[in-house]
Amino acid sequence: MSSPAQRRTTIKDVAEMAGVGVATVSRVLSGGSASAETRERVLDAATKLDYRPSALGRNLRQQRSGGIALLVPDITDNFYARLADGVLSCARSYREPVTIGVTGDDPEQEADLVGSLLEQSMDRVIAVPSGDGEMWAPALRAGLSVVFADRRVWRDPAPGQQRVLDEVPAVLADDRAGVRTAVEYLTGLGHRKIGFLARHGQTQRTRAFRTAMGELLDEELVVPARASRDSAYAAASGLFQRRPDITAVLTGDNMLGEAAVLAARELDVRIPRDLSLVMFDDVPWAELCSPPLTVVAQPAQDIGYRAAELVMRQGRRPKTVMLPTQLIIRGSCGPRR
Amino acid sequence: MSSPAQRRTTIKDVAEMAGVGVATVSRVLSGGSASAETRERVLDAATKLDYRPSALGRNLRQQRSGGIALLVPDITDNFYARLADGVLSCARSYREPVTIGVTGDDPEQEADLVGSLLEQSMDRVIAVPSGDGEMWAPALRAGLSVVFADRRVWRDPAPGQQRVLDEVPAVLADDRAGVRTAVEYLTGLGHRKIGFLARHGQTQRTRAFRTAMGELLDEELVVPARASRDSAYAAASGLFQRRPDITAVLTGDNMLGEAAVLAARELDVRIPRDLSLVMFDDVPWAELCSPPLTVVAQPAQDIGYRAAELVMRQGRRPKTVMLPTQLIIRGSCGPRR
DNA sequence: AATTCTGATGGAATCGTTTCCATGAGCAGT
DNA sequence: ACTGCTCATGGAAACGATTCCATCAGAATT
Repeated sequence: MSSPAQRRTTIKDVAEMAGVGVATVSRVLSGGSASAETRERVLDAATKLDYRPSALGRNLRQQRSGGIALLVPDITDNFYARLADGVLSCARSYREPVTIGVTGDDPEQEADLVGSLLEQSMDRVIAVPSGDGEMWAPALRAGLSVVFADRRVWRDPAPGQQRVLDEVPAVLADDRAGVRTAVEYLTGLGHRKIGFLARHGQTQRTRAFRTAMGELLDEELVVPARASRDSAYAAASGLFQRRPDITAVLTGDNMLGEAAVLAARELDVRIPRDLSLVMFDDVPWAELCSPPLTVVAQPAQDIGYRAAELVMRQGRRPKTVMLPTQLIIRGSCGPRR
Repeated sequence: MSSPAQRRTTIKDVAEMAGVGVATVSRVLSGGSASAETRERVLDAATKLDYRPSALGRNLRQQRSGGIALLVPDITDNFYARLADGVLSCARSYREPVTIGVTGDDPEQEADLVGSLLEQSMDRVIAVPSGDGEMWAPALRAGLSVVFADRRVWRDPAPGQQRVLDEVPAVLADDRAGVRTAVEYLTGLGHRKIGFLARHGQTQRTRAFRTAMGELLDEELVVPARASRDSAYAAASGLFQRRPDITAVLTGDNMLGEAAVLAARELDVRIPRDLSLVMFDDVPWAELCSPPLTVVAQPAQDIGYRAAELVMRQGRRPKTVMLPTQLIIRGSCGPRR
């Protein structure tokens, strides 16, 4: 039924054909020293046999499987998909495979995934963290090198752990500046009652919003949502009904933006006439909406790419990389009526 | 600098602690036969030492690394992201890691990726194939079990290879029915001059369109595009300018749908007044468009899930699985003016 | 000429698991 | 009591690479 399952050609075959020892073959192939003549004979035999070193053997010996693991909350979210694409594209240039896991923004699932990563002896992880310090500290101690992307862990009860987590490099979009720019743009248009829809875990953005609003802040206009479409819609719809006096809203991500557009349409709130909308993250459909959505664009692909670069350069661990956001003005904001 | 790098606990440690041989530990842990008393002692030691078998050792021994590889053209495309999500969710229940590669719809990159898969001794692949039979036959001969998703390979010059490729299971959306339903819907509204925007590689859908149109078919209204945003836009814009007499258009995927919406807006073609639009694939933003887009929905997540199920059940290889599509009528189609 | 040094080379150990095989104990059937 | 049978069990081989270490030849130094 199945194929005759031809035996793989191993390093031994190459050694035999070239008339040298396996050690020499290994050295030649991994750039060690060898005489020109030997090198040629080995290379010749290798190509002739179409030899490809088995990653399995290498991995076992080196006690670590190559490759990069990537943990994202939701791969169907365009932002994380672009982030993943960035990781993939950098990893490709290193010829490293990428294993992807989705956490659903759930610390428990995340812990579970990290566990199976360790089982696989993966030692390079890029994560959009959902869990807190308590969850990541053991992983670090287990020897894997982690880079955070898009978020970093914030809550951290035990004092000893803070240090180890500060050592974790992170690649972030400049949330603070992004939020500030958006808020300033809206206040510049005359808006005073500005809502903020944020997902749990978007601590940085929420904090930045509070700061940027200053004395205009109305705590009742800051509504949290869980990481699901339903929860996002409920948050948006609830806010619009509870406080029909708001004239502008900023959403912490594109799912909440989608929810806001839908809820506004449902409640017959016109954008931008009745409500100005700024959404975090410039997804392709932002331009297709009518009106096209004004957004705070994040370099999602770059975030992924840079994170992958960082996780590959194990040696020197640079500080956090902060990438700029950009306010892209389209048609979803108008002056306060 | 880095952690003290504590040695991993191995099966040997467990054997020692339980006072048995390593073979016995292995048997107990993988469900072999053992006396009740021994089993308990081993299990006890294993939990006490927090032992997790190293996937590396196992993989080398079994000559295959576990896990599933997934090859998609573009992970930022919502359709493939949902497909990937389905694979991920099935794989999780088997506790199998998933390695993702993007092919960019380029046979060369695809071949490259398959090569590195073999290097990793991956033997389970789910692929949205870009290359033809010549490219996949060697991979099959090398012993990996492949499941195609969304597409299957069609062109196949050598007669001997046809058979082996027919043996590859595939999980597909019912393109033919989907296209037929859409075309019937449009003709039912009175449309006669219907355009079709398709990407290269969407052979099945193109063929189905030709069949469904019957004698209404105008070959000039069938325009191919390459797999890029620019090419998609050029195709849509070109069609609309060249043939202002068309009253309806069907797009072969969501990127072309996006391009059609944009091009129509740019050329001041109103939807649905001047042009009715049906798009393949129900992406979330289809509902956000105005008017909301009428679409042929595909069960992307299911396709991925089923493909993963198939690739896990190595034994019996079922025939092709065909999943239904569904026409979701929203607001982008109107009667012919 | 004797010595030291350098660089190439191959044998063998090693990584952690699974699995083959031999051993021995216990038990039932004759 | 002897044979045959079924189990549980542990030792050891195997997987395929890397790398330590010893060896050896030839060149350079004394």
